[in-house]
Order: sequence, then C-alpha cells, then structure tokens
Amino acid sequence: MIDLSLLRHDPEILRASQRARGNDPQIVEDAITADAQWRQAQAEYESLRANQNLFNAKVKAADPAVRAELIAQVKELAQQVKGAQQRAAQAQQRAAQAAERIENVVLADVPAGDESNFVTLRTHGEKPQFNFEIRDHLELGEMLGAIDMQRGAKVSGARFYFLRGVGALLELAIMNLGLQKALAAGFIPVITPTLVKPEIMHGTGFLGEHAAEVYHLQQQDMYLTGTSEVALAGFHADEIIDLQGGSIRYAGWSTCYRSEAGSHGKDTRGIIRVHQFNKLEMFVYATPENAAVEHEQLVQMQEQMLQELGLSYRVVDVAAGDLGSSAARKFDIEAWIPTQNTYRELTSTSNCTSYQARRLGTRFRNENGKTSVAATVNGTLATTRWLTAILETHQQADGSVTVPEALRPFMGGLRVLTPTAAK
RNA sequence: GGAGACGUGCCGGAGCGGCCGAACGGACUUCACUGCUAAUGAAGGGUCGGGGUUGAACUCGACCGGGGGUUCAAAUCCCCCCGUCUCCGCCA
Repeated sequence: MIDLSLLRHDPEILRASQRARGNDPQIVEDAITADAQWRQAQAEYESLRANQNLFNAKVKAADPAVRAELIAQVKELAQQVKGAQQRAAQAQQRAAQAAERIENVVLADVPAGDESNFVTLRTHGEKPQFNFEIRDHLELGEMLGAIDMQRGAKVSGARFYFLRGVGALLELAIMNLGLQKALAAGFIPVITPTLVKPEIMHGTGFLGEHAAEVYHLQQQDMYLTGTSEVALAGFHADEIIDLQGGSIRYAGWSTCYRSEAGSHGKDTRGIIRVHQFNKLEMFVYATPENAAVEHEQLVQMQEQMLQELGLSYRVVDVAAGDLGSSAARKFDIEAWIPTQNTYRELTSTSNCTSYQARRLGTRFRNENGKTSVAATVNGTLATTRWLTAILETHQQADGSVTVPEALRPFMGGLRVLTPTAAK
C-alpha cells in the first residue's frame, strides 16, 4: 500500500512511477477520487455521530420525565448515523481497493521500461571454458545419483524431484554455508511456517498479479508460501517494532512452493523451475532511510556467496516494468549456466520501502517517539536452484564435479562428487 | 474428537448498559530530593483515522481478540468466528 498522503498532496510522484512501470495512470486518478469520496463520507458520518454523542449525554442527564421524549427524538438521528456509517465503510473499502491497485513507487535510479531494459551493474568471474562436451545439471545429477526427476514425477508429478545422496548433501551444504554467513552478519535464524492465512498472503502482496502462482488449500483456506518472505513479513504484522538499535535482520529457512502456473513448457528439464525447493531468505526490517543501504548489503552478501562457490555471475538492476508490485527496486544476481549459454537468476533482492510494511501494519518509533511505517528488504541467500550452476560450472570430463572449497566443511570434507552406478 | 474456563492498554489486573480510553499495581519517561546506577515524592503517557497546522497546538470520530446484532447509548447483553488454558479421550 502506498502512502495515502501522496495521493492527496503529491500525486505526480505516483503518476510518474506508474508511467515508469508501464501501468495505467488512470489507476491513480481513480484512487484520488475514491479517497476524496471516502473522506467526505467519513466526515459526514463523524459529524452525525458527534451530534448523537452530544444528544446521548443529554439523555443520560435528563430527568426521567422527559427522557422518553428525548429518546424518541434521537431515534431518527440514530438511524441516520447508522446509514452514514455504512456509507462511510463502503466508501472506505472502495478507496482502499483503489489505492491498493497502485504499485510501490519506483526509486529514482531504477531503469524505466520492461524486462528487456534491465541494466547490468557489474559482472564477476570468467565464464567457465571446457575442452570437452559439457553435460547439463540434470545429466550430471543423474550420473551422480544426486537428482531423480523420474521418481519425482512418479510420486508427485511434473516439476517434482528427489535430491538424494550427494545431491541432498549439496543442497544442505549450500544452505548451511548461507546460514553461517547470515549468523556472522548478525541475522537471526528463523524456521518459518509455510502455510499462512489469507490476510498474511494478501498483506505481502502475493495475491495481486501473481495470485495464480500461489498454492491455495481451498478446504482450509490457507496458502502455501513461495518464500519465507511471506511469513517473515507477517511476523511483525500489526506491531510497533524497536529499530532504535538498528535494523532487525532475519534469515528465514523454509521449503517454498510455487505452482508455476503460466510457465508451461518453460524450463521443463531439471530443477531450474520446480514446484518445491528450499531457500534461505534474508529479510530485514529497517527505517525507510536505511532501506537502500540494507538493500546493497544484502547484494554484497549474495555476491560473497557466489564468489566462494566459484560461480560466474552478473548483477542486474531490474527495470521498473519488471518489478513486483511491492518492490521499489530490485537487484537480481544471475549466474552463468554453461549448457544454456546464458545467465539465470539465482538471487532476487527487493527493497519494498514502506509499501509492504504499511499493508501489514508494521511500524517503529522515530526519533520523535512517533510511530512511522517501517521498511522491508528481502533477498535470497541460498536456494536449491544454485545446484544447477554449481554442478555445471564445476563439472569435469568424466562427469564428476569438484566441490567448491567453501562447501567442503559442510560435506564431510568431500572434494569431488563422482558418478555412481547406483540406480 | 468430547467437556469447561478465559480473551481489556507495554505487563499484571478491575470494570454496575450511560459518570470508561477505561480503576488499581508494575514498567516506562520527565522533574524534585538524597553527595553515586539504589530508595522516596510529584507529574506524564496508547493506537488508528478525519479536519486543522510548517506533518505543532487544537479538535472530532473510532478502537477493550475479530466480525455481526440488540439499544437513544455496548468493554459491559445476544449470535458467529478465531485464539489461549484446563480436564477426558486418541495418537506419537
């Protein structure tokens, strides 16, 4: 939810942001109208109600003899109040719905345009060169007895898989390396619920344009989260948090579920795009002034991870038209995937400024002791998809894979993953 | 799954349908005092929204788990939902 005072005092900021995103500017005008209508209805209700309150005080003080008379008089007023209240409530709902359609105000540095207009901020690492016929991550995974898509499909359907043996170990190693880094940086580890109530899913903004990508349990009316961001954003919903001592940093560890509706036929091979995976997600509550710096810091941590894993990557400043509704700016880090001859997203890091927190009612006390809406920033620190880049980048001619040094402590010192005959 | 009790402000804990935004205690903040961070005394506070204003003062409305209802008037009465606790059963 945007700051409604922008709607009232500075709508041009909203219009400009909508243009940058390629959204319909009429949405802003509609919201302005709906907001004005709500405030008028609210004022009408409140003045009637104030009137009634005065009258009630009279009734209460009145002599029993005239009391019945007074009550008879105020009855009609009570009816009016009730009607006005309903009108105000409806107007408020309309205004809220209209305002909700406005996506977060894009930050000034964000490149305009659609997904093709991203800006590459920097690249790191040489693209790996091979003097043999390279195998893709799935072929490698199968040779290593690490990834089993066929049995995944047998048990759960398309886009499901088993990680076993060194595959399971490798994923845990990546996650644990991330956790170690997070702990060193002062993040609080959190294992989150992966089923959440509708209001939380709604509050985090995932029920907007991406609603179809979210699993919904109809019978229980609960949602499976596609990232622990959802639960971590909900963690401090309707709270006034203490940011006096600096930002609050969480590292959420969870399984993530995505229906991938609308991506049929895309990335059908391997574990690039799957319905279920694990992820360590950084989630920071900060003051709005600190949000941009926190955002940069998350990217730094991610780059450190990728560098230690020996991956070649680029950092991308995502264009306005490709931002999620809650994000004011987003950096993606994409790793080089040799068999695809392209970069693929391994991390996504969003500065949601106060947009998400406003919806969820997360505030803090500023230096004047007044409550103010917090800012939230989130980004990936480790996830299953990284296996693809690691396997492909570090493969050798015989199908074995060198384990990046940083991961070895988490794999019992294992240096090389070697193909097995195991079925 | 069955039975019961309860959900009030930062915490504990009162609350007769109007005098309750809410007693009382603690915590907290400020001031005073005691030659130290301790004790004592005094004062002060919530949240959300509308109007207003330099986002002050001021003012109006709302908020006692959530949502409905009764009433001129609801923290107080009624209904539904959610949550917590206790007992029984069941499963580990």
